[in-house]
Amino acid sequence: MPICDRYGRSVEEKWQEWWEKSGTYNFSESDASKPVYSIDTPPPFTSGELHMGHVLSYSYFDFVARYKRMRGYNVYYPQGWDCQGFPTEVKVESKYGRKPPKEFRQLCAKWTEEFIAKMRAQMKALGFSADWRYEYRTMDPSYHKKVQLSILEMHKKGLIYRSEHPVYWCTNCVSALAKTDTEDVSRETELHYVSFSLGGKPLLIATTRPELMHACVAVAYNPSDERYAKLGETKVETAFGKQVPLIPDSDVDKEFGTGVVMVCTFGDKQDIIWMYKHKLPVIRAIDEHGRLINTGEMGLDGLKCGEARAKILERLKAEGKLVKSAKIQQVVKVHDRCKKPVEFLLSMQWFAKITEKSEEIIDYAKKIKWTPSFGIQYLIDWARYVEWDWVISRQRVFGTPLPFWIDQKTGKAYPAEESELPFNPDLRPTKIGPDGQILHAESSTCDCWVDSSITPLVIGRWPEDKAFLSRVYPASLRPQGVEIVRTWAFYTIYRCSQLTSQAPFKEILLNGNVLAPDGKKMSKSLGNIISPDKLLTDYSADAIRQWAALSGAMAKDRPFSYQDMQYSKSFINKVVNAAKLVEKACADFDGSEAPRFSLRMVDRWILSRLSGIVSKATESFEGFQFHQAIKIVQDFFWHEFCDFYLEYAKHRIYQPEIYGHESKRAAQYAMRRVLLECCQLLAPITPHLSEEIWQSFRPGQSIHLSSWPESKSHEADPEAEEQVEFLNWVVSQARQHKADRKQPLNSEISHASISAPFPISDIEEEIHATARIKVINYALGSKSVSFA
RNA sequence: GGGCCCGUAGUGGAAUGGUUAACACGUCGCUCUCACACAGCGAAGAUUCGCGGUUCGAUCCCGCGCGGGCCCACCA
Repeated sequence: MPICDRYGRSVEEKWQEWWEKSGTYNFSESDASKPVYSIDTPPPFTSGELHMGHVLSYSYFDFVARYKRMRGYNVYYPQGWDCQGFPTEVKVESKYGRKPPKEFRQLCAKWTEEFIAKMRAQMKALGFSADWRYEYRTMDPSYHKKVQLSILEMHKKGLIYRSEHPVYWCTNCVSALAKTDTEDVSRETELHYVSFSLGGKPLLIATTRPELMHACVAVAYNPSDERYAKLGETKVETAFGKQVPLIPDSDVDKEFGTGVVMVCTFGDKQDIIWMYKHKLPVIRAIDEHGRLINTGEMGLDGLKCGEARAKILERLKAEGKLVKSAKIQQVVKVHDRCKKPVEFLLSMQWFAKITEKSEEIIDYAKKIKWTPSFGIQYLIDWARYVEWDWVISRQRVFGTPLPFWIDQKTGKAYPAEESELPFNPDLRPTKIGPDGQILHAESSTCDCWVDSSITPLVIGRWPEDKAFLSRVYPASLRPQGVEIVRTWAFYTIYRCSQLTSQAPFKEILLNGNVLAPDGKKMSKSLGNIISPDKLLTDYSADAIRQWAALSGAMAKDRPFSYQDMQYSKSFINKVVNAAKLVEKACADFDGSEAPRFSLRMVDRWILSRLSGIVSKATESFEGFQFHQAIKIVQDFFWHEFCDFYLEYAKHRIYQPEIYGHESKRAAQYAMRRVLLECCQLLAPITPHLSEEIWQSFRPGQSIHLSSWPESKSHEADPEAEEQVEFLNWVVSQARQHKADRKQPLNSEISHASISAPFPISDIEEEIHATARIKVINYALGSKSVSFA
């Protein structure tokens, strides 16, 4: 099969079909002879399209998978899909409107399947070598079952509990949120100075949320604040005449406002901290829709916060208790999906204990090898900062049902039986409890991180297939984005270690984000999004993959670079053309012969260089330094093999009758070997290109199942490197000489005086034939050359 | 406020305690030489952010400063 004339998508598609048909990337469950390398790949959220971040990240671990396969590992590389999530609900609702839960879930699932199909096609088009027989989807009943089982296990261990607790709450979406569902927005607001009363004298407090005053349960000051430290009073009367304790607390900022703060339940996080610290009573200030409740005599129940605030300010003003109002900049948390401010609400939710496990989680994280090593710091910082347990329940529809039965009369929860899994309230909304009472299926669903934090176990067929599990778990590698260390990595380490007493993976490889070419984040609003599909058409998958490899240091954001793409495309073109030369040159050569010919100095040189390149590239792959690996091979291939070696070989190939048939064989042997071994070194990164060339020499055998090249130390040849470096220099000088005189490169130089610190008899032929120098005057001495 | 990362030719970016600091894109010449003009050959372009320190020697190690970026926390 001759090498393609022009490399492009049709070549790539040809090989993608061939690989699929041949089962090239199949994991073997029965083969015990090879060590297993298992990859806990990230299941992308099923948004319908891969973005460049996916492309970068998925390329990275595809490089690893392919490299390990060639290193003789039995690579287990499943690919899953993270299906359930708020964005899907939003999209489906906007398309179909509100529907009953059961029907809505079905619509979400159908929608998601379409998206998966699109994304899977993109992954295949990019040449990712997943074994699709092991595909999983978090929305499948079988996946639900494992999630629910893991929840029940953790419940048995006392790690999961149901409790009334303040949670981040979106009054717009009417659901509990995790902290990671929120983001910060800076805005301008008014700070109001309100007069409270302390033993008959006014005490000024400052607040941005006077509408919560009815939930004020204390007033706090900093004990080191001289203005208030010696007050001696313990009770304060609020502007509405309620007696509350006056408490000292060092968290109070002396500089802000008046240095005195009213503590409410629950204006913000600090209020909750104080509430717990000082064991303050709880007054529910607002309901789940963001309307005031429990305002008592104030009569403001049912009003939205904004309306209530206006009314209260009016009232305070009338009573002369509003001293002043000032504009300030404020950072508020908003729900990342709907951008509405987040409230704290006391709510019955399910929790997983993490605060008391944080050090244990860190210990497990330390058993994992992090690349880059500083990545673990993100997890440690996060784990040590965790203040509350993880709210694992969401008031959502398209999600994994929490496997519990609730007695609505007593509020008691009963875990589902294992035989009831997958637990599905659609199929069985109620049952009779142990005491004959009616139990209702819990209607909350799991936070999607609950689903994704057991991927290493799910792909390991936990818990039923212990033999399989022990082969692939802990996973050899967890690749993921650096921005989800505190979620995906953190929760996975936590959950899996609690369930198995083992860290879930041996190594973790972190990647950064792809920025737009201008260095900004890619976003729809900026219109700077780059679509992988477009790049695929314009440049090819292997060019995109080279861009990913070139994108450099790990866990660092990188602007997208069209220059790298262009260079990658040119490199592919170069390789194809060089391969065509070698293919033609080796038409009469059986490559399997041993190198029994007498190699010329230039052959020894290129093989010596090759052995160095193989060892450097191998080292780079071992350390996940793909930019280094690709660069080393590219530079060698282009600037040593193509620019010099192939030029040195041409006269021997084309004119064996002059230069000798043995010499031709030696050149054929060397060029073929360098070409094929370079293709192998490139195979993890440019799998299609490498396969195209490899199979033109070895039809029917995939390069991806070939053994990684060995660095042959006996071929290291300092003498050849020294002499040929000199030769290269002489040739460059000759080229420069011709360029200066505007002569074509194939013009002849009649005479050259050359001196070298060694005899040049072994490279003289190349000086004649490649530099086209007719007569050489040689003298032993320091390096020099002149032409006449 | 805390943690982390970074500052190298016009641009993007490697590498290194020690001779002229890669490579690519871009620029400027020359060449369509039988693999390749998606090319070849050549040229120009860098006080490796600043200041100190360690060292025989620093772009690299340390400190400070200046300037970017990411994550986290955050004041009622």
